[in-house]
Amino acid sequence: MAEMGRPRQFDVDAALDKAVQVFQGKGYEATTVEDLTAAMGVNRPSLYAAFGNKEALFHRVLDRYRDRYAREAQQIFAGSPNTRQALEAFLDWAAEWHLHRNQGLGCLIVNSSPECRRDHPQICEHIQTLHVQNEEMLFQQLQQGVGVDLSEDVDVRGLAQFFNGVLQGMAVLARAQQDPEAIRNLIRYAMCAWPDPPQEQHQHKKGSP
Amino acid sequence: MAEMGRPRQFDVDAALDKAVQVFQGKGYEATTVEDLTAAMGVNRPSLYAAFGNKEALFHRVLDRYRDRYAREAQQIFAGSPNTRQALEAFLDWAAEWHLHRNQGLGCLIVNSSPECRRDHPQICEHIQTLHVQNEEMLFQQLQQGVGVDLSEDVDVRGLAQFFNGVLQGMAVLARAQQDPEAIRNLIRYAMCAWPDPPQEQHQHKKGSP
DNA sequence: TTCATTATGTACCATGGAGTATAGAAGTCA
DNA sequence: TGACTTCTATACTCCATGGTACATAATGAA
Repeated sequence: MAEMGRPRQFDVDAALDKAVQVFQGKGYEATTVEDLTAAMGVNRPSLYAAFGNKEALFHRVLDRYRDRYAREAQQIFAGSPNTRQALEAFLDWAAEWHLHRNQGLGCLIVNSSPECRRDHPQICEHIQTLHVQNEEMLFQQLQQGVGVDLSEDVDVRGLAQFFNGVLQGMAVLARAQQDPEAIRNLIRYAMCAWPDPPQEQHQHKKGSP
Repeated sequence: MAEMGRPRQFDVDAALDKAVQVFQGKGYEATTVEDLTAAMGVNRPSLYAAFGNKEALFHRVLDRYRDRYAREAQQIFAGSPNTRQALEAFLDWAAEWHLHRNQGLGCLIVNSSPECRRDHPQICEHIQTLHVQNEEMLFQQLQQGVGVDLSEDVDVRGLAQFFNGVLQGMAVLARAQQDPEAIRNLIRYAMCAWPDPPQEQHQHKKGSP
């Protein structure tokens, strides 16, 4: 039956992108439906018809943001010659994203974190999940370097947690201070924590003698 | 003339401490005056008489929080044998504070950062100032180690910015994830970035041959 | 004791914001 | 064309929230 009735006069994805920006700039609670309708170019009832309500829209926005982020991260890690360079490229990308493309708005997820513990447990849970996913993504990527440019006895989980924390800090700095130098220095010193590569030059995987 | 009129029936400082907790937990916008009066044990008109309005109260709260923090930091740095140990003790203290004393509420300043760029430019400016002060405090403290356990050619500003970012990240992790291990690993790896001590064992200050 | 002054408590006002009713517009299918 | 379905637009309701009026209580000064 394809599509019956009057067709939608706006693009859902484009509207979602606008909504991402608004929520990123003002946070969940402080964003009014008025703000959203204005930015999205959608009337109030259309917004409610398409997304349910403000909270449901926010969940959509969070997921869309996460998907974008995960896809870009995936590409960066896939396109780097080794794990160390991949991670550094990833941090650089995040910095560039904060400083230029996403001028000073910070990270949606980090910005939303303080809004947890409110009257919206679902949102809180969603955000917590996204945090866990981010650490897990880093962990998986770093794990691939074990035995290659990461020694077998490295605490990969700890390393992932460290760089996850660095990313969160970067997001706060980007929003609060907006000093490019501070962010570059954060990355530069963070990379100093990268552990020494394996001793043996002939690479060996887990279980090999 | 001392104090004329009916005396206040609540302690301003104690009430401020309660207000700190509330704002820390819910953020500026989402905190209602109702929340505040309930937590502070003060009636609405008394609150307005004592502090002006919600925004003025928040400024008081920010300053009180900063003073507490600065005093504790000062003590830790003063009580450590060298700069490296001082910094590590400071990070540990921050972690302990996040994990136990201040159960999962995060840092008031970090939590408030996303709320900038709203209809309250004064608050935004205040928070930005606090961020700058924190970096500056770290810078001053690290500066004292130059020539002692920090080599003269170390980029002290960059190091301060790095550890400042780590602290912000810690605050986000503490609130969002609340995994003690993640925070400990953040500190552990962050300290790996600490630069090598000066080569010469006979300590020399700036300008000495 | 009386007045001036400052705090308290109840009840209120005004505003803004989330969500909706309803009429009309723009399509599909027969 | 006409029945049916879905989107759009204006206007509305309800409620939470920041802030306040006003009457009263408690203190110092005279």
